[in-house]
Amino acid sequence: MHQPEHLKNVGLKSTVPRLKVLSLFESGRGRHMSAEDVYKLLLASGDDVGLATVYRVLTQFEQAGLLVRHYFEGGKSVFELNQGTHHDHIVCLQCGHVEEFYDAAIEAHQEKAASERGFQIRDHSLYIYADCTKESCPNK
Amino acid sequence: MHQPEHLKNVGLKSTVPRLKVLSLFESGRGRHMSAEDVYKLLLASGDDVGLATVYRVLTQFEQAGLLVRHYFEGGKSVFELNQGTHHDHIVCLQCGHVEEFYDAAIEAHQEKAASERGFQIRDHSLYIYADCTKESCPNK
DNA sequence: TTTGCGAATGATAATCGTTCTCATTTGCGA
DNA sequence: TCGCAAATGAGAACGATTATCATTCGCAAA
Repeated sequence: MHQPEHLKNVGLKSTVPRLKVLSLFESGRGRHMSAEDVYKLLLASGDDVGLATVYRVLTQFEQAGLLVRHYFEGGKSVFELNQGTHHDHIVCLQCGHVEEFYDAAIEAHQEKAASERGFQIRDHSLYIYADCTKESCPNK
Repeated sequence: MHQPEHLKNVGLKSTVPRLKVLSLFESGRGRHMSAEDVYKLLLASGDDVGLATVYRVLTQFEQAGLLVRHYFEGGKSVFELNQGTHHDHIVCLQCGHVEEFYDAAIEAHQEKAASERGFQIRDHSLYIYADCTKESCPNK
């Protein structure tokens, strides 16, 4: 569990809004959340935090490495707790189920492809769109 | 070269704005263009097309399969002619320069990662965000 | 070829997610 | 406890995109 000291460790003052956002992500009430999601959940909990602050805190947490930001198709960002392991996503086109995966070979080839072309990788995103085989999936 | 009949073939009336947008993409004056890019280039050519129409036409062309839409970081959509061949993209975060690449090893590993998890790949997108080394790039 | 109508267009208002501004409040070290 | 820089919240501003609506156009039937 994160404590105020964790914020200090990443160079951020321990403030009420920051602690509330962090504990929301740790509560497991949502793994992938947009700024709007976070804002509404905090309001619903009776926690009075401004929307602008939510945006600021999410960005700070991303820069501090506490959260990872994903760029949705359509333009809005979603965040998830950074649990240290980079991973990509497979999204089921039928039921929206998201599965995370990591493939070292893919990571290595990406690095190679970029450097061969004179690029210095800053970030990357890989989304595989597929049909899953979940029992609950409507395509079954 | 596309002709009015091509628009008919995909179920779209042949209109002046549509022909202008299509020929701009075919002119090679820009491979990856945002709606704003298209709008400005048409105005610069003396072609009087409304911005709203540019957005509509780009979306229609995407649905018709004439163009492919990419959602790059930074929140704006970029379009390119659909030439039938899959490829991934490296995007420079500084100057927006886009380079295309294809890596068979990455493709193969994606296929493997998905099938191992019981998914049937339908589509996928890989974007690498980086700093490029172009002379013209502002980060130099 | 002219005509008529539904589709397409363009100007502009509206929307959405996000960032900025700025007056007020807060965390925290002295 | 005090003081001040940093953080906050309300709302304005912003950039990309979509919706609205009166006008114009493409095209097929007469």
